[in-house]
Amino acid sequence: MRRVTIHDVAEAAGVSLATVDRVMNGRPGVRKTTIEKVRQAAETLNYTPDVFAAGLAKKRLYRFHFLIPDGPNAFMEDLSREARSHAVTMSGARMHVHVEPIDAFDGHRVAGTLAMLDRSACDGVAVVAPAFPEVRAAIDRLQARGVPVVTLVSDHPASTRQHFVGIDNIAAGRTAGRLMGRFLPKAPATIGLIAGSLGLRDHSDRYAGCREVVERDFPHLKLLKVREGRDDNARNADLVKKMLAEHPDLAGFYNIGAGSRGMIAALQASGRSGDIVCIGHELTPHTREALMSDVLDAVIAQDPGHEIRSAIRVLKALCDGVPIIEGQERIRIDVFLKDNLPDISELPDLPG
Amino acid sequence: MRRVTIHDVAEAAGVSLATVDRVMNGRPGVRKTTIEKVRQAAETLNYTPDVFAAGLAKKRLYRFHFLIPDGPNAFMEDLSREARSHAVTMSGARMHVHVEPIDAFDGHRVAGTLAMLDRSACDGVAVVAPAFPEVRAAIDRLQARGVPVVTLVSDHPASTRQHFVGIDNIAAGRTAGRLMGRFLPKAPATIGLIAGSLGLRDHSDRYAGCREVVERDFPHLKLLKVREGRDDNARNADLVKKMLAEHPDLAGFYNIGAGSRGMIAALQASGRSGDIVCIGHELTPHTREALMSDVLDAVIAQDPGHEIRSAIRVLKALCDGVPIIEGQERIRIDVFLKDNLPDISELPDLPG
DNA sequence: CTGAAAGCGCTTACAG
DNA sequence: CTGAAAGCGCTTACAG
Repeated sequence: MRRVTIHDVAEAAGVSLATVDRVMNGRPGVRKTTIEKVRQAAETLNYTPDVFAAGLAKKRLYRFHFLIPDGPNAFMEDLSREARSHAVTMSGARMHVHVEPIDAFDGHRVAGTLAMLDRSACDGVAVVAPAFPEVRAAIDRLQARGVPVVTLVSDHPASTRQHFVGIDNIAAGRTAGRLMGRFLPKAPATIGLIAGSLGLRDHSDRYAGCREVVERDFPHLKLLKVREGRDDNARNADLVKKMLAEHPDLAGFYNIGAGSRGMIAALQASGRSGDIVCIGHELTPHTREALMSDVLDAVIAQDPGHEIRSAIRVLKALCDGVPIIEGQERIRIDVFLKDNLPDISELPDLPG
Repeated sequence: MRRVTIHDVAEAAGVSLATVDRVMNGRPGVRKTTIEKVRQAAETLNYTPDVFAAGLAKKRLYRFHFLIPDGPNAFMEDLSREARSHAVTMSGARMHVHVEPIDAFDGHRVAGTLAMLDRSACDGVAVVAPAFPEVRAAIDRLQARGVPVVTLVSDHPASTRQHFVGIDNIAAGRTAGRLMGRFLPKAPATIGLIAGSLGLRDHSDRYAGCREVVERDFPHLKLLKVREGRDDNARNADLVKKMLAEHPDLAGFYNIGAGSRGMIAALQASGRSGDIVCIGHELTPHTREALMSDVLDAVIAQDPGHEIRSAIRVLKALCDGVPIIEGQERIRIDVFLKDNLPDISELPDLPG
């Protein structure tokens, strides 16, 4: 069972290799009748182009830049570790992944970093996009220059980015809200909310989702005003401590953003964690341990490895102008209880 | 920034292309000192072999057989649809995926189908393995003949299969058990359990997991004896009807296997669905609708598209003797509430 | 609008 | 133990 090659099609259609290539790749300058002949022959022979031969012949390189926040955030560290790890894996497939740390709270510098990129240096960009207007402008400019941009983890839907690699944060918030409502008894109670900043799109989306579900389906629960802790563990610990003191009837906590470690520590110190339903985001060593010890009741998460692989595949597809497999690029809203934690997988190998 | 090629390494090491190839691919017949020279040169130049060139030059074909149950089971239908869809996608990468329907309840015929396969016809097998000893023997025989086998969805851990593509069903059962316990009030109550058959490994694993959690953490809940409905909607509906009649205090149902449609219909007909926490497996049009209408409270699921892609990647890696990316091949235990349902994605395109 | 020929970077016999 | 050369199945200028 030999493979059907472009030679076979050329022969069957009575044309040259170059013409078959033009037709198969939709290149211009072929007569309609010729196109039809080639199409027919390809169909009859059930021809599928060999991706290896094609990849070798067009000596294209793909240079992708990944802009990922640094700083002491376990999830972002995972994300950038995955990116660096896949840079190694992918280089044999002619894809060069460059990871550039950014400061997600400094919109001007992020925009500046984006502004330095253009087609001569870069074939695609994935960016964890903070919600500043100057960031949006920079994304739009890159797109206009012909560099495809995807947003990663935090979206900028008003921009012209081609695709968002991340979870539906409204749905994630709804999920947290329902788990909170169902885990608590059907009785009036007060819920504390912490976010990094409602200026971050993913945080505000989660809040909106949670609120929607609680107000509609669990009206006996009272959501306190969201306190913003900038994803900082110390600040979050402080906030939790204060809220516990102010609200002796506090029955639940939802940490919308990062810095769960601070919330966990404060709860444990209070001695009240057994009476409080507590939900956070992202699977890290700290949230994992808190689930195991029943301090956290559920963790809503997204898989950084999947997100990096997806971003790479999507950027390549955009460069090539080919479609993606939708289902493969949908990032799941993972729900972790203490019962379905994945085995601690080894961190991806990094050289050096 | 030209790519570093095997030529560059050969020149730097002062050897021929063939020798570099031998070293890079660990082929025998090279002097230690030569190996070292080549290693050095490759390292210094930061050489990564081009997968396209390699793929083209070794004109290997991969013929994979997927043995998937047919019959009226929405999940298995999805699984086999995904397999047929990826057969098209992958054929350009020299992988031929052949889908063979099997009868999961007929161990002898499954074993017979496996017995027909050998290296001359097939380079790898993925099988939804029913727990019959003759199936295990057939798997072991295939492996012994040098055909790598992976189990899909339902494992046969005692066999020599190289890998299991599926979820940890004990953990899935634990998750169902905890959701049941937490969604119900902390009061004595009775839970009904339905399985397809406890002879199916995935079903018995889920039962064990659920039982473990309920007995330890929710001892006020009483689990009824598991009723087996053979994953049949009509039988399951009957079972649910009977259990509802026999147990007026029934507060929960866990359908461990397929045929959720029958359970859903019987619950709705009884008019008691509002008072009963109900958990099932797999996301199908029926379970999705039941979640939306609050008949089902949670669905534990696995992603058939991911499982097919994973099986293909793993089989290829086994053929090539290269490692896999662990994180990419871990199949998640998806937890769906009405709040985090994925958009209805179009079914994968199939030709014809 | 179409074709002949070189070349992409590996692997594979074959020869020594 | 090592090397020279052909070939894998496409794409890419270039010529007509």
